[in-house]
Amino acid sequence: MDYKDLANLIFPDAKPISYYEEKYAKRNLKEGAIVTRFAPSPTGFVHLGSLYQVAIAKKLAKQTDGVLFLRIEDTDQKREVENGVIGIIKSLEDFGLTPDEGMIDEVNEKGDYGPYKQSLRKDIYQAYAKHLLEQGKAYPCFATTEELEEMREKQEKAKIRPGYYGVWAKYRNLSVEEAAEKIKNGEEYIVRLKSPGNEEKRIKHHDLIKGNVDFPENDQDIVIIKADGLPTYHFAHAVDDHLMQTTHVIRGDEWLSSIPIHLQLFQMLEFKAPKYAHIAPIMKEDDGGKRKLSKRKDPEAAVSYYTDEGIPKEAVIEYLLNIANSNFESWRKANPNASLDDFELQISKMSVSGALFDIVKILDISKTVISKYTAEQIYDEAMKWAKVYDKELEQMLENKEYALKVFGIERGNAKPRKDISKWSDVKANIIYMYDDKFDGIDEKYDYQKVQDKETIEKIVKLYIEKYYNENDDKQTWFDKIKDLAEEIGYAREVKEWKKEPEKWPGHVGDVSTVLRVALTRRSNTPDMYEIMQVLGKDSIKARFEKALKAL
RNA sequence: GGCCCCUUGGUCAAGUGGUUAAGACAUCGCCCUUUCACGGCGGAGACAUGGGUUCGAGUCCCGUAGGGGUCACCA
Repeated sequence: MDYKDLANLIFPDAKPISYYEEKYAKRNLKEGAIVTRFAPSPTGFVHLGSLYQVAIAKKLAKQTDGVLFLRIEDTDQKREVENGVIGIIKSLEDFGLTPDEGMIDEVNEKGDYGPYKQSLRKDIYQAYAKHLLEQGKAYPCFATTEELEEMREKQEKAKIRPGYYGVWAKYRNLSVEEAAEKIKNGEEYIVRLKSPGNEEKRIKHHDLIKGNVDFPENDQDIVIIKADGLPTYHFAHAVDDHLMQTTHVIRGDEWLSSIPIHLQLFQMLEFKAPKYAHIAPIMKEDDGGKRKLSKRKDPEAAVSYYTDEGIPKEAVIEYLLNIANSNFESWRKANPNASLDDFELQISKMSVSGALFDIVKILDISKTVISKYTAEQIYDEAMKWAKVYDKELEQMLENKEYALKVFGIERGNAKPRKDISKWSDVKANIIYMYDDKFDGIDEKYDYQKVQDKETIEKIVKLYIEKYYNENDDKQTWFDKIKDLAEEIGYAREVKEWKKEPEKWPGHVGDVSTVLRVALTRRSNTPDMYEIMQVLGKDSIKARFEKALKAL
């Protein structure tokens, strides 16, 4: 009896690997095209860090006319979540990062290198495991969980390196006959790699981001096929990325320390190893220290947070590119209106250590992004968001013609307003432009500098009775407020007042603030002339009367 | 604990042995402005630490401290 017989006993039905090697055609891509992947577990949850990876992967694939595919790593059936795949695909779509091939919903996929769901590739992994068994590069291990635990305790007590290696690899040197005997007796087993590594020797690795690193060789006999017949991550990674012809593995740097295992696996399978880029995680400040953004503790770790808040996807991606390549910033400055697709990402410029997540910065980017939108775009996006998250806002926006006027205030000019950083800001920003909402809210009027009722009353009354004319153009309107200021003994010009402030009780700015507050109950609004144009005569009069009554 | 990686203003960061150590966000001040926002100008603010190497160190080497990652039949 030899290795071949043992392999046949373990995986009697597995096909020879030549079947798979021939089944998948070589990808027809131009020189230098990057084939990469996003390979999540189907938990439905997409972490900001994952989005970061995908954004980078997608960009690199696109830049090189390569391919990004989505592979679902569902080899841990305990972690299975219902509709997890859909959740991931939906999130990617929300951010404009739909992969070129791979799963497209829970069961369907596109692309010629599938299945793209690992649980459906069981026979493939077993074929390659069999191939290793045939060569004596892998072996069945009969150690029970208890046995392994006991071993670990012993190792820890003796302060030696824990694990299944060297003399501790109890079943490594079992004869083929002994192993076959146990299998025939129905003993449970898993398949381990017979590691040729030596802890004393070093293995060199050049990482696209981390640079040159070296590690001790792997000498652990890692599990490649689990008791349920499915592969471990390591084994699946080697087999899949070989067959799917991945050229670049872009993943979180928590994987960096698995490099010795992965390189060894590729070598033993006689596969060409892909290039690796290990991305530093996005961190969060915590008690003065840093830690990874946490799914449990930080709402902003979930990409759904950004859709919920109404932060536009371009803003999120732009922020991530900002972290990824520091030259992005100067590129953006030079090309303020260019599409993100035009930015060339350089993986070698990525930071080696993790950046602290900065919500203030992302909102700043978002503000700028939104400021470039047209009123129509703002309307569409705000409406889309409102339909899901804010019924009241949706109802406010139903009158599209009016809403467009409101969003059009001070928009489209050279220095657009930057007052909306997310769709969830919209309501608070425009609510005073809606008469029914304005009447419904029982807030106080705060007239800022002018506080005595008589003056306020005088300003408002004079304005409605004498100065206001809905047909005035902006200059006339403006001059009339100056006239009003003069009439009540205030300075016409702020500059003059500043020169001799003791000469007047206040200036035209104070007067218009009174009007502004009477009109909107706010001291900070966009251009008052435009607001008045949108509100219209009736509303303006009603508002001034209401303000007078409230005095 | 072993192994691996990292450390420049509050934050993101440029930096490849000689720089007045960029820039952005945040912050403060001034200007513009009838408010706010925008914009413009300016201020404050950093090479973790101790040794080396060198004419010269943020940059190279060693140590220390701090931070992060990883050590599963999870990915």
